[in-house]
Amino acid sequence: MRIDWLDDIVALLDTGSVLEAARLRNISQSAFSRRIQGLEDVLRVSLVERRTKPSRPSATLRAHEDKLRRLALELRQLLKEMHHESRTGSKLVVIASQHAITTSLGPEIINALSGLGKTHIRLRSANLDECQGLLLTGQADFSLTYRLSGEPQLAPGSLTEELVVTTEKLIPVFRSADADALLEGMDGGQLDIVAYPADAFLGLAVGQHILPNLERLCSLNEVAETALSPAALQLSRAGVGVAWIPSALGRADLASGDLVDLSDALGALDMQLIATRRRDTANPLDESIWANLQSLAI
Amino acid sequence: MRIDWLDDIVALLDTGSVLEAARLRNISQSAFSRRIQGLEDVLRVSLVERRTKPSRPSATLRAHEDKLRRLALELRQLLKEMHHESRTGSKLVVIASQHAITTSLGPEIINALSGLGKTHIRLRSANLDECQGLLLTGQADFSLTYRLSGEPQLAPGSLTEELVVTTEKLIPVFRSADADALLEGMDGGQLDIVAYPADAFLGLAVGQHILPNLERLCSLNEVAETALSPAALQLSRAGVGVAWIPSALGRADLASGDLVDLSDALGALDMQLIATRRRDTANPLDESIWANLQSLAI
DNA sequence: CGACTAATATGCAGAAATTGCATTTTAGGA
DNA sequence: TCCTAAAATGCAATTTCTGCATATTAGTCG
Repeated sequence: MRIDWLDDIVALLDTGSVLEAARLRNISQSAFSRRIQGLEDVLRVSLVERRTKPSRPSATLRAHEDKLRRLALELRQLLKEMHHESRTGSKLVVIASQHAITTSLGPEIINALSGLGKTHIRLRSANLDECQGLLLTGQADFSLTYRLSGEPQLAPGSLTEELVVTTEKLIPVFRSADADALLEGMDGGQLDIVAYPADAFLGLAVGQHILPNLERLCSLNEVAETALSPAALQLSRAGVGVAWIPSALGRADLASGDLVDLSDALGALDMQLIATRRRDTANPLDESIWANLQSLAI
Repeated sequence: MRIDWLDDIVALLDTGSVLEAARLRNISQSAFSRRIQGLEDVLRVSLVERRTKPSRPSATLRAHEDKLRRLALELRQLLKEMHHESRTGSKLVVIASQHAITTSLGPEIINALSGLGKTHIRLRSANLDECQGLLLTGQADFSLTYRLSGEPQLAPGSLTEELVVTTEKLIPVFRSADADALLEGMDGGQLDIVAYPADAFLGLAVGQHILPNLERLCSLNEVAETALSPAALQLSRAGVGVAWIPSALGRADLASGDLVDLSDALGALDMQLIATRRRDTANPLDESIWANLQSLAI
């Protein structure tokens, strides 16, 4: 059963020559040559340009190189997943999770979902657009993303379906010991802050809705910048500056008294934790996970 | 060369029985039975549940049904495209275009891009999230979408790359003959408007940034609602109410004098026409089209 | 231009696979 | 328990695939 013909084509693309590709595929040059001819015959597509001597992939092949590679990859992944599932009987559920969530509410959600039949949950951390990509390309079954409450939003559209799992706050925190000094010093002059890059989700949120208000009161000093909210947390614990972090992420340090919540003085934001899935998935396990997420919802 | 094993699996899923699937695939029951066994052997995945008598697709297969179907479909489409391209020598370029754009600037852009080597441009009209989906799944090579100028935006991220092709206005228009009466009547009391659904892109734009201001001046009367901007155009031409439409869409009627632009009285919005492509496409034709879009940019 | 080299194609025979037919085995129902 | 319909299997014919040896062909270097 010749099932991996896509790999033959990918080998051709990788090496750019029939001989090299044959070596890569562990087959004799003659056999590989005929495989390609056979493929060209069946697909009725010219695959190699034979007018030159290390013969090159045809223009058609090059033009569709990325799609072919992507399909080959997806196929390999899918088969691997099915194989594993068929062998162990436990289904892999992939949840694409926005970086900030992975470290804040991610663990809780995994806990809440585990123990749902024979499943193995894998959290895949990515940024917002990658989460969307993973979901739409079927590489993830669900995605978890933050959204600012009250932010107008397009309807999820025909492809996907959404669910507000919970609401959370993005709160300013600082090491308890120096918090008073910080707030006092702020009146007249400066406030040290830990910033997020403007193109990351948290950076956009803070930069748009928090900092403009503060800038009217004092001058802001970006002592540090990081895209990682756990890093921001550590920096604020170390007294470097105020960091805005998801409340779930700071819970432990707030409870222990290492950090204080400065929402009243500096302003917080309401966020929603949104779960998304594709509309066209109609299998029982996904349904039960979705139902479970729904029941988590407040 | 057995290239269509995915179709065997899909047939199995479609019919739910080996015998039926064999009929569908035009092959004897015994041969098909062995094909499936061979597949199970090679993939090391159980495909059919044999404990029952019309034997059913296995749980594993059902769990991945949607992915398998999607891959089979994409593969078929890709091969069809490659075949066509290999035969005619002309490459198909698919541009996913937000509905509102398809009818406004779409034609111009197609014109501008045609005649770029041996290409055939296909505009695929969809709503915003579908455009994203088409782009990310490789079903479209580019997407064209509107964005409000000044609207803060996340960076396009690692998967995609953006380009502002041009800027446009979303302008309120009404049939010229009755425009004065409309504006006069508005002062004290009501304004008839053609609305877009709140979950469509134009509906969100108008509803968020235009209508709130107007509502302070007079009461708004949603005489009609449509998601299609050309329909809104026709309704406003017919004197039903004011419609906000992309300026390119109204150009002809504004030039002929059938419609007037009421931006001064009612407010307009600046929009950007954004072209997006995947980052990982590295073929010459796509590059030349991208360069062409860039040169269109203002 | 001609010899030389490296890449690809092809003739051939053996090996492996696929297929349909006939038959057997098996699950579900009366 | 018998019967029926679905799936599996033995078998022989056929097709496809493979490696080896060899022929072609494009590119290169004198």
